[in-house]
Amino acid sequence: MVISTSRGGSAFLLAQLGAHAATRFGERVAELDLTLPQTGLLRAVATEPGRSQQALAGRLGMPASRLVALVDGLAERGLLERRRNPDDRRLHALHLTATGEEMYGRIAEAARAHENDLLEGLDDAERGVLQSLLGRIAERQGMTPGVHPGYKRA
Amino acid sequence: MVISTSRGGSAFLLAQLGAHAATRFGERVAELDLTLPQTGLLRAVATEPGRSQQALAGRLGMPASRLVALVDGLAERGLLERRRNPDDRRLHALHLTATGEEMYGRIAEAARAHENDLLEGLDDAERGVLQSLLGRIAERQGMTPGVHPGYKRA
DNA sequence: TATTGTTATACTCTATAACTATA
DNA sequence: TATAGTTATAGAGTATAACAATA
Repeated sequence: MVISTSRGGSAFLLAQLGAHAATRFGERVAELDLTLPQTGLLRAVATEPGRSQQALAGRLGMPASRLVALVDGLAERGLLERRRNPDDRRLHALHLTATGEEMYGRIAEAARAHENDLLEGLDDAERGVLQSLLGRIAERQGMTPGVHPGYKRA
Repeated sequence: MVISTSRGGSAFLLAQLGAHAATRFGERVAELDLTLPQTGLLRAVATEPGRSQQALAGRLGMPASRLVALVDGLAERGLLERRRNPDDRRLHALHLTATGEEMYGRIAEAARAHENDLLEGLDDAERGVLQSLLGRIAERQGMTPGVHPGYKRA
């Protein structure tokens, strides 16, 4: 069987396009003064508010020590806040502030623009097919929904 | 329009799966004692033998100083060699050695296994559709065929 | 004694820029 | 003077492990 060829197989195309997509999205959130890891954390807190830092770190696949620095930066800018649990004062539940919610809205807007830019050239039917195929692969590969594996290192 | 949802849009899925694919492939070539940037360089030299280091660095999107270190490591292991151009002794043309060719064969084998693993669950027709859609996006986005943008940093 | 969060330290990777040799 | 290649240096980002507070 001959695989298309000069552009490489689908696995390579996936890696290539994935890195490209991440870079371009990184450029967009940079305009909001955010890095990709910060954006991933904001998304995680928006999706599951009130989790502890340990829980978040586990979910995002990064050491807790790294999460502290991320939270510090975003808390200083008033985008999220630590709330001590009175029942167990060791725990710091994370929540978005009002400013953080607003910022999250801008991130979502950037994501929509990014998506549209990337899929330019595909019609609605083709976009649906692509979404379905990628979703099936992601499920099969055991990817955690909404969590970018590269936030571990990028 | 409602986009699938919990797993995010196609752009996010692409970034997520791309990072996953790169990591998994990195694990495979690690068994050959190679890093991903080394693998990318071997592929580039195999595809276009005899190019200068400057030309290769430009094509791979990395500074020449970084390429030197990569070439050093692979040359010490006898996988590729610098050949001085007698007409212009500043130029070092890069070629795979016989051992390098052999290693490149093993890399290709790893890539096939990787591809098959990743696309497990899709039938041949679906793989063809995916390949076609990804190829069109890659072209539209101006991606250099065969060059992973992340070799700039990963 | 165990767990949450924090801080300190060390390591890897990378780009920038200075340097050498050839032209 | 300009270009190919090399080496040196410094910076960013990260994980590991020690530490402090709370249970």
